[in-house]
Amino acid sequence: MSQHDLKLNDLTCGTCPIRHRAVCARCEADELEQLGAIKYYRSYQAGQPVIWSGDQMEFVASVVTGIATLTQTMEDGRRQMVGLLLPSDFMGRPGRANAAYDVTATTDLVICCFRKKPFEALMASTPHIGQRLLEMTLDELDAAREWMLLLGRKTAREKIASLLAIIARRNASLRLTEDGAARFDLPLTREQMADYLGLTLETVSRQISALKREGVIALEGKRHIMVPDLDRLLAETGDDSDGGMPS
Amino acid sequence: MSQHDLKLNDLTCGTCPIRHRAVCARCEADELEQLGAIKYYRSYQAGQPVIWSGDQMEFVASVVTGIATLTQTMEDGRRQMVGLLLPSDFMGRPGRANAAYDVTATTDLVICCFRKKPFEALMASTPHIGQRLLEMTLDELDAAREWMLLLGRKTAREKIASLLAIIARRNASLRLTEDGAARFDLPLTREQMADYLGLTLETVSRQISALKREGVIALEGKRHIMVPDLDRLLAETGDDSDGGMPS
DNA sequence: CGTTATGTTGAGCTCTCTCAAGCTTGGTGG
DNA sequence: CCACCAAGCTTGAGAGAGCTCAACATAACG
Repeated sequence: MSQHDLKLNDLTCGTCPIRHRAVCARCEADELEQLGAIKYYRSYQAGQPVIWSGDQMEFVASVVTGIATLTQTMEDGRRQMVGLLLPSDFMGRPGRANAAYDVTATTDLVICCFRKKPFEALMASTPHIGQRLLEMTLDELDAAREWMLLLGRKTAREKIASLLAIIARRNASLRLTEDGAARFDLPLTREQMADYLGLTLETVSRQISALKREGVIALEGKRHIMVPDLDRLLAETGDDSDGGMPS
Repeated sequence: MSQHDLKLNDLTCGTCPIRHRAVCARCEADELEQLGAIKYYRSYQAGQPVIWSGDQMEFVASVVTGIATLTQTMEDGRRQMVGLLLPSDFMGRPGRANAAYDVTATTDLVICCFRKKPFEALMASTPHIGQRLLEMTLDELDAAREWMLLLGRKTAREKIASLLAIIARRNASLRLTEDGAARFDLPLTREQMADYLGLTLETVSRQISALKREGVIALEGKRHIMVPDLDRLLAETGDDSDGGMPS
């Protein structure tokens, strides 16, 4: 624990791994200093809750390392993941007192918190923060809409392939070997994948087995995926083959 | 047509029905004047396309009157609605050259367009616009996430009930009669409802018939809905009975 | 009137869910 | 060191919700 705290205390904006992608990306040195005055780090172990829906939130935060999930739960227990927070993603909403979703650390997690009131004040006085937050929120909205297409119209197999493709695409530990193969770790359990995709965990398991049986992917252990041919995986997602033309 | 243009030309910010809810809500008189210099109105008839995904967009816009839909289409024709634009909602994204979704007018539609380049410049110089846009985008993100729960986890019956409840809640022409009954027009065809809910149009039709048969709703024509007991409808949505506590 | 767009209803099928059993892996305590 | 246990995962069998295909109904419109 003391060792852990030590690591937290080593963090500074100067060495921060998300310095240029997070909500503070556009900030100048003086603005960063103002942010620094209201920030503090927190860490959570894999599996721990960060906040429950309805709880009062006294902070907003950026994910520094690790992965967290946003989930909604219905009265009878049905659950749907509505967000996946990766390093540099923002959690919480300025101007809102209570959390709207359950937030859970799915891996060990470090977040950079800003006390909400002073953060809101800073947003009003330094446009760079609000500008960046708008940009990030628009990106999230686009991601949510792509996800809606997945939830509403894709088959179980397409859903699995899409999720694997998303993780492969934005996983930092992804390594492309010489021949176009990719390897990565799944950061989610089968149940979490099911909550993400609007499926049951059994269907997730069966579809993964099917993709494995057909050679689209290979498993090394339960959580490590090897994709021999990324194009073949992408062909299973149901998405356009040409990923949209550059603007 | 000339009569139509006449009506468009009558529009001014001073009499604009969405003046206090749209992206210009927070603007002062001088800011409004700057916006006014780069704005122009357009109108579309029900059913007409406003823009196709991938098209270059030379403007962003606010919906003034009428309803438009945002939809995504897969190669094989499967479609999913990802947004429903009501008066005051914003379309387009500053900083993006091409449209990401198909936009279609589902009723007669009037939008207030801002030329994109000057709008982006204005956003940089007048914080009020960006602030309001951030607020609206965060609201849309919340709506998208609630919609994800619907798409991923609700039954066909719950989906229909939820859609009716949403329309009932925010339809301006909603009238509550003395005894708690509500009446409103459906702005969508059965097929559009299906695209919204991730269902087929046949399933939509069947579920509406079922709700009618059981007295949860009554139809007056195909498009006019009467809800004798709103609470009964809400109970069918699967959502929390208490609509969340005020913060 | 025919024509077209929209909506309803039926019959059968399929994909995904539910329920259930069993497997693997890692950790814990005797 | 082994036995046990729990969490995560896989697989099977049967059921059911929603889809597909098809026929028909209704209404608006030329």
